[in-house]
Amino acid sequence: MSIGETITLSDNATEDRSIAIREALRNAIIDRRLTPGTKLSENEVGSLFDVSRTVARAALQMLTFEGLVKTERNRGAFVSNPTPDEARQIFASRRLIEPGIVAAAVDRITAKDIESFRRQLEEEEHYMTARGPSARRAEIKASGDFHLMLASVAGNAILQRFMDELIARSSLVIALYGRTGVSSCGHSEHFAILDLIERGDAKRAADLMLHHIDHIEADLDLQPKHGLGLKDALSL
Amino acid sequence: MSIGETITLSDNATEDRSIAIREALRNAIIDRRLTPGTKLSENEVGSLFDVSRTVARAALQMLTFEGLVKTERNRGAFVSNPTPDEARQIFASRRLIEPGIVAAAVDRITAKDIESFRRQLEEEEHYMTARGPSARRAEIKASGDFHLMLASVAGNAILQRFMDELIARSSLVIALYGRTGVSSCGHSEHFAILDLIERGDAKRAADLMLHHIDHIEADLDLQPKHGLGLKDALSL
DNA sequence: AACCCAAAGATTGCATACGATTTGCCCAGA
DNA sequence: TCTGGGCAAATCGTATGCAATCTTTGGGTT
Repeated sequence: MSIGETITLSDNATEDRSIAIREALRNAIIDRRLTPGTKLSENEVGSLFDVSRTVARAALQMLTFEGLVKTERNRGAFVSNPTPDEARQIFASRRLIEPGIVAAAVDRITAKDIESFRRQLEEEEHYMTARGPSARRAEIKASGDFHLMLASVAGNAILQRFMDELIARSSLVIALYGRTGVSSCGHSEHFAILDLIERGDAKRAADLMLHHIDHIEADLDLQPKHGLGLKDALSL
Repeated sequence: MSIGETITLSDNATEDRSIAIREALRNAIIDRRLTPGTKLSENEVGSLFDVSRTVARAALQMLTFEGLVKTERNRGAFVSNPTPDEARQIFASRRLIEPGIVAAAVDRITAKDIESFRRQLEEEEHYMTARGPSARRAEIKASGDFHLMLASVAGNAILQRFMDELIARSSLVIALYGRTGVSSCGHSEHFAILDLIERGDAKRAADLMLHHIDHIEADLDLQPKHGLGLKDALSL
């Protein structure tokens, strides 16, 4: 993806370049290539993608809206460092929304969709066998992708956008607070949820989704990450 | 609010001016002073608020994120003209989220909050007696404010932001598709919901909220709005 | 008369320039 | 040596200018 110094954006130059940059940064953040707290200077981002500060700024503004980036006036933009409380709010939001998405998906999913889901899940299993940080990133990403695909077949663009944001922030949270080898059970739950959806059992599918989210959250170690904010350093 | 030609933003000049402009435009849109389809030219907005295009552009970009404004590349920004389908998605989203907000509010609401809610609701009743377009705007706004206040006591910043967006877009939808004298029953339902919350009856409060949303949506006439393009004016 | 094409006007997309604010550093003084 | 003030570098916030694109209008052709 990187060529020398500048990063070439996939050829959607017809689209707004700021959107392409947002996507690139988004992926980097949820892949944990950009860790929380990293400063995203407008100049740096701009020169990295070979655009002016104007468009870099627009991308950062979008990410700020999504909660992936926090900007401080006259100081700059930083990769978001979600607090345990934010993490809980994220998962609380998902518990509200995702069962409804599952229910909608049951009504609208096609055999073709299910086929595609299965292929995707099986492909992801390959990553699960491997270990290491790169595998872990792929695992986190794959876990999110399932939920995003579900949201896309639910047929509600607004909820889909909310889920985009929630999944991105969840990935950040999992990367920050996740214990090491956890999501394996989550992956099998994806299969189970898909089965229930295929059978049209909306109630059980929604319930299992709730449990699934609970499991994901339960596998987090939501202790305040000390050393990041000075307020914690003082209160300790 | 308007002084001569430029609009003076409340003295939060310390804050980002683009945010203040966003708020002003937002209010104008949900108050229906800016009707769907209205073009929001960067130059026009900028000179109205006495800022450069840069700042105006940032405000429009934020509104685009919220779905209140639609931008077309190289053409400009326009006040959003939600389709019936979008309207249905908005209310479907609200049906998912708001019962959860009510449940959270039951746990966290204080006596002080309830007091403040009651005052607010009673104050709104004054508007309800009046008729006319201005009263209608106040009615729509008041109806949304109740839901927003509820979201704010629920203690989940993410859901609160989602609700901000959903209420704003709902207001737009109600202004577009709402029948004339409808929300009166909705207002009494606000009282009833508040009572149930006060009693700590989360289940019933959430149920009533669901019905309330159903009522709001049922009072819409979700026919494709044909009259906004001039083509329809000619066909009549 | 209807249609097509071209040129002018307007508006956005983007880059750059300049002022404002913050941060970090260096040096003077205790 | 340590503290405090001030200066300089870096970065952001904003304005403005230029190029690209879209819309419109006018003229020419069929």
